[in-house]
Amino acid sequence: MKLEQAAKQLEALGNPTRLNLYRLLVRAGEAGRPVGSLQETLGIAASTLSHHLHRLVLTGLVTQERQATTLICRANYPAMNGLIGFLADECCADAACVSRAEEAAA
Amino acid sequence: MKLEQAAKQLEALGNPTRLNLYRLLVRAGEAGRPVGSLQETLGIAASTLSHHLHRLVLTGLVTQERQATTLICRANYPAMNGLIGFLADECCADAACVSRAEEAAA
DNA sequence: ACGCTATTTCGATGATGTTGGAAATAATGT
DNA sequence: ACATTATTTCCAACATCATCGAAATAGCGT
Repeated sequence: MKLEQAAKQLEALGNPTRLNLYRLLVRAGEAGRPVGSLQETLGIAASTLSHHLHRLVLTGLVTQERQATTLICRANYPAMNGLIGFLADECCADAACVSRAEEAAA
Repeated sequence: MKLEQAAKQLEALGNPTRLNLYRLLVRAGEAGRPVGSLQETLGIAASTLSHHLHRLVLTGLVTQERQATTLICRANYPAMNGLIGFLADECCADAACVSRAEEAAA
């Protein structure tokens, strides 16, 4: 059931703290960022951050990789592309939604 | 704060019932669909549907227009395009996300 | 004004989410 | 083995959400 998966990812991004967190990871690019660095930037409790990261990982939007004692977090771009694709497909299935294609071509 | 607005819209779509509901409206196109018709299709209580519709309207993803005693609901395509744009911009700001452009061009 | 249909509001209940402190665990270096 | 740093798990408090039935409201036709 693709819709269930999409809903889970949307819900994961539908929290300001997590959306902000995810944005940090997206901007960090392939290098990613360690958990501690994210915590300093966001200024939230470590346990809270861990909780949010876990949710993003569960939905497949974020991946993690250990480097010694630190955990590097990265945005999972294919997952995001899949989600955008789902939204775009739903939107453009029957209706005239040309603006997205125009933006992409520009 | 654009991020707050995006998070609210994502949260609104992040519920399976609402995502399904929104998909129905998207597929209905400009004609839209009356609340009662949506209720029959979804098979949920009228009060529950009203609650979910209200949330979608509040975030700007859905618009409503009265026609006699029935309420016509329509997907707000510009809002969806804005949300997709937000996600795409965040995603492609610093990273190599060429697949979306490729898909759009195909 | 009255009745009819469509939809919303109210109230209540159970489920889930958010947050952070304290304690536990993981992984390294000495 | 031990200390140290990084991160997670556990616990608890509080807030928000999802769902539905019952009652209330909106708008039309007569």
